Amino acid sequence: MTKRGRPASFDRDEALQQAMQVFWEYGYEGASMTQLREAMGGLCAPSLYAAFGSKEALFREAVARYRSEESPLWLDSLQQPTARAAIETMLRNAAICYSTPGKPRGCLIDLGGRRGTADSESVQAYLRECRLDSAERIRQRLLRGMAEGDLPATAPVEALTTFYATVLQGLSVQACDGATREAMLAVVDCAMGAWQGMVPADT
Amino acid sequence: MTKRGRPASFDRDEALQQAMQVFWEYGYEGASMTQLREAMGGLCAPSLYAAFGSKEALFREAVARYRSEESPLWLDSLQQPTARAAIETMLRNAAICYSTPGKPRGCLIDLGGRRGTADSESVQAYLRECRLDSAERIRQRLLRGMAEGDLPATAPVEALTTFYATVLQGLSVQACDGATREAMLAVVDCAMGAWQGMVPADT
DNA sequence: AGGAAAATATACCAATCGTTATAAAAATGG
DNA sequence: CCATTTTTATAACGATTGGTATATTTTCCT
Repeated sequence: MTKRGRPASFDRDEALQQAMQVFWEYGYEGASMTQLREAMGGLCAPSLYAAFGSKEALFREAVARYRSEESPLWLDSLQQPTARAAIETMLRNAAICYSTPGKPRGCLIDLGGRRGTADSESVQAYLRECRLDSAERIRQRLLRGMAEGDLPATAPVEALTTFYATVLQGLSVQACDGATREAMLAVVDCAMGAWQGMVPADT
Repeated sequence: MTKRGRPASFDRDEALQQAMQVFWEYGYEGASMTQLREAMGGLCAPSLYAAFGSKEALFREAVARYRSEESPLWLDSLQQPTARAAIETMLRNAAICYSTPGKPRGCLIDLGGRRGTADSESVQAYLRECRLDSAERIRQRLLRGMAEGDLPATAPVEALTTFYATVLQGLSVQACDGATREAMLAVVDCAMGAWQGMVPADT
């Protein structure tokens, strides 16, 4: 009952990893199937389509992998004991991840595609959903802080959510434009300075 | 000594205006020449190339027009009497402009292209320069405030510059993702809350 | 009217896009 | 050893990309 037929010449998981890297660096429309195939171990087109279905399906899998492997590097920081520490650690780790040598600068989801041809609308919508999901995780963390008492009940949760999501996305642009890690960490300090302004009762 | 030859069937300035609109909505790579030509009054391909040279040249002109007609709507806010008022007014007007009905949401320069094919590298570099120029204008305004005394000499100018540039770019993403004007204005309030944290001596 | 000039229209270019049809190659089962 | 199964290789698909060559208008100047 072993597997029949000619054995595959590539490892699906590793190929997906490489595809993620290419999408991360060039975006959805910017990455061509030829370029992807070369990075995925030089597999031929039919093999790629048999394994992943289409460019969009491949991209969605690549994004899923990104979310499960890369984005936790900063999003998991939300599990810090207090809401304030959670947000600050998240931003700090994002600044660090966005400027890691050997990896594309910035976030795949933030930079992978925003404007594009009309036929890539579904991809843009998918990426937007991912971004909204990150914001939602921020929001949930703030609410948790409120429930646990480390965030005053009067804190403007919605505004803080959108604000820190804005900073997070802005950091991707900054990283993409070449901002140094130190400059981005300074941005995080500024952003956390806003905490006192918006949450005055928080000592 | 009047002009010889067949008169042009389109107004160059108006055609450029329409091209800017298309680039603004779809980005550099997302906008096709066919789509551009249709929006520019249906002029034929040779006329377009005779008038603008190439897609990249057209894009650069469109961005130039954007910078001279649209971006002043918020960047001119930097002429407010104090540095703080300047930054706040800029962000506020950006939030408003980015959510103006009938216009594409967000900033052409921020969203027009960031990742892409290798052959559009020069365009990406151009847009990055534009973004860095906006940051530089913020920086200059902070320095002016310092010279005029409304910003303490101890204020971290570089950090503030990058921070507010980050927020400005993040707002473009938020606008593109459908954030309401009110939500973005709340983000501006948060961002200005950081001012006290970073510039404590500023009353 | 006739010629020069400038913009138009039509058709086409090679290249690349994502995708697939066809067929050869490499494995196992009988 | 043949048949079945699965993957590979090669080639091509139609569509679209940015960009042009050719030729036809439409105008002004003489």
